[in-house]
Amino acid sequence: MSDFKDILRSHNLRPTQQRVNLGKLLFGKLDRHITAEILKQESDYENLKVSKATVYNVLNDFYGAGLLAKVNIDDDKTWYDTNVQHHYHIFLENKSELVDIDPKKIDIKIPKELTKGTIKKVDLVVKISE
Amino acid sequence: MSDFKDILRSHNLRPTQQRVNLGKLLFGKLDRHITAEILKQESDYENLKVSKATVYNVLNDFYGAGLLAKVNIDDDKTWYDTNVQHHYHIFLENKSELVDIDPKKIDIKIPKELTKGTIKKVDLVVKISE
DNA sequence: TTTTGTGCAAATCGTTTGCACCGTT
DNA sequence: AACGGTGCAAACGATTTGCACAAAA
Repeated sequence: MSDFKDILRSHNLRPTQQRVNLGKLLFGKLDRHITAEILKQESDYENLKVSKATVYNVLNDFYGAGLLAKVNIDDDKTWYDTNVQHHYHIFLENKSELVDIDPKKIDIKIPKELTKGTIKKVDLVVKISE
Repeated sequence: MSDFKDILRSHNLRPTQQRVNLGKLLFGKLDRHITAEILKQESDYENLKVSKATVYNVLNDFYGAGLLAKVNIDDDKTWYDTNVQHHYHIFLENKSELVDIDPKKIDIKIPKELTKGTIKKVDLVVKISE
């Protein structure tokens, strides 16, 4: 995946060491759900030299470039999702873990009269315990 | 609405001045969507003597008692909803304003095989701009 | 009087920022 | 060389906490 550099360039992001390294961690597997804190821990574990500030910067940069999606589940941490396709989420409360739901498996009908304006996003989070 | 004291008592919450006063602000109108900051501002405007800490405490107490619901829309502020019935939300991004959606008007089908465990909550937020 | 709540200021936690330095172009 | 990115530590904003004082039981 060294052509991740090209992906970065095509999004007007300089392919710096940190962005490439974090990109490998993020996009090495499919459909990752991650917080800044977890990404920093993984970086440290891999002995990558990245500061906390850069982790936050890179997550913001990737989000701005459309490489990551944001998910709001709890009040505190911000979650990022490497799956930027339209989809929904199951949040496993015990494990604090996010799981994707294929939107084809869900049927949501919203009457037009409720949505005056442009629908920017439809977030569905099913919270499950046990 | 002085029998709000009884509501508090029935939820094992002492009817203190602050709780009663904040309760009037919160439940004086139906279907309010509010943050701690806004509630504090309203209290100040009404010349109620409530500290910031107490506003947070009372919101937590009311939430714990089931008198308020929480809504996660953005990363920072926590929103509380006086409508604790099951329902969904439209978030008007320009106005930073929440609007309830009657669940009867929305049809969501979630296949059982996706939801192993107990469904604790189904949050649907439609984000609208312009 | 015992228990629980309140107020203030300090602490906490996730995230952002200022600025000197370094890497990419 | 010029620009943008990184790292650190300090700043920030929402929320919480510790503790002395006050109100409810």
